[in-house]
Amino acid sequence: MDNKIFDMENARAQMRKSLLEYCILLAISQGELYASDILSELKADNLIVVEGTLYPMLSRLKSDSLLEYSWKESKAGPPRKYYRLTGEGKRTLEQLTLTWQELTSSINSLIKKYEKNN
Amino acid sequence: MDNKIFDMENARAQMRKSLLEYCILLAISQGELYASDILSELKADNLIVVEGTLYPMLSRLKSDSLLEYSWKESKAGPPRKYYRLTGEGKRTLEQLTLTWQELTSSINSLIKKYEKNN
DNA sequence: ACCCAGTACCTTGCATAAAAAGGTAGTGGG
DNA sequence: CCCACTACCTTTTTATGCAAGGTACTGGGT
Repeated sequence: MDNKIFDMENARAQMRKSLLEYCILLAISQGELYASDILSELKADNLIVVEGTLYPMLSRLKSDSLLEYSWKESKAGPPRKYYRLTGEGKRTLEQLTLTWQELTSSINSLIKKYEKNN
Repeated sequence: MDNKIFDMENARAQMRKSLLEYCILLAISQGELYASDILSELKADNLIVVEGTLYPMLSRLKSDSLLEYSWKESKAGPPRKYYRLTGEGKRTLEQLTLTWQELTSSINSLIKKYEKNN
């Protein structure tokens, strides 16, 4: 079957490849956000993402049950999908935060070795 | 012409996508290493890379003039290519280290916001 | 003298992922 | 009632990481 929900075993490899998913979960963890909010939030932190990357990723995270959304009306324009973390999303985010900390400590240890030889 | 050597302007986007190149430069910064050395070095720090990824990357870094190599004989087996950083490689590595620090601080600032709401 | 295991280098082809570009539709103002 | 704006989503292109496959040099055993 191999019908994995999120494959935490590979999370480290995943993360090394791409931090985007993690950052998006982090951004949404702040409350209910819709796509444009997420883009500005990440941009404010100098992490550039574009629409064509974000929408497919939100759909994937939704179908993995890490996110859920509700429609809300907007003052000007069409209604918006406001995303929030599910319980599983929160647990996953905490796991990913651990993985992130391990990754940074690995790289920082390499950096230290470099500084010695210089 | 657009004959960029390394496109430092995009280094942040590059890094977000893939930290591998940075880690490889970091590993080589410790001295002269050949491919297997690099693999074990990264593995020791829990950063898994495989041959099929490493060799093309070494070639690219070489043709970007960030690395150079010299052949050395081995006690048992064929000769090895020992890589080291060029001057430009060292400068690039320092730039990338700055970028890495900015990236971690961006993400850590997101993490803090998350912890507040929890 | 010759084969074979071990090591080292490198390339090809595939799967996945990000980005660019293009497409549909609701809303409100003029 | 059209048009600009916003929002959502999909399709196509491009890049990347990896598995697998391929060549070649070496030294030891027979």
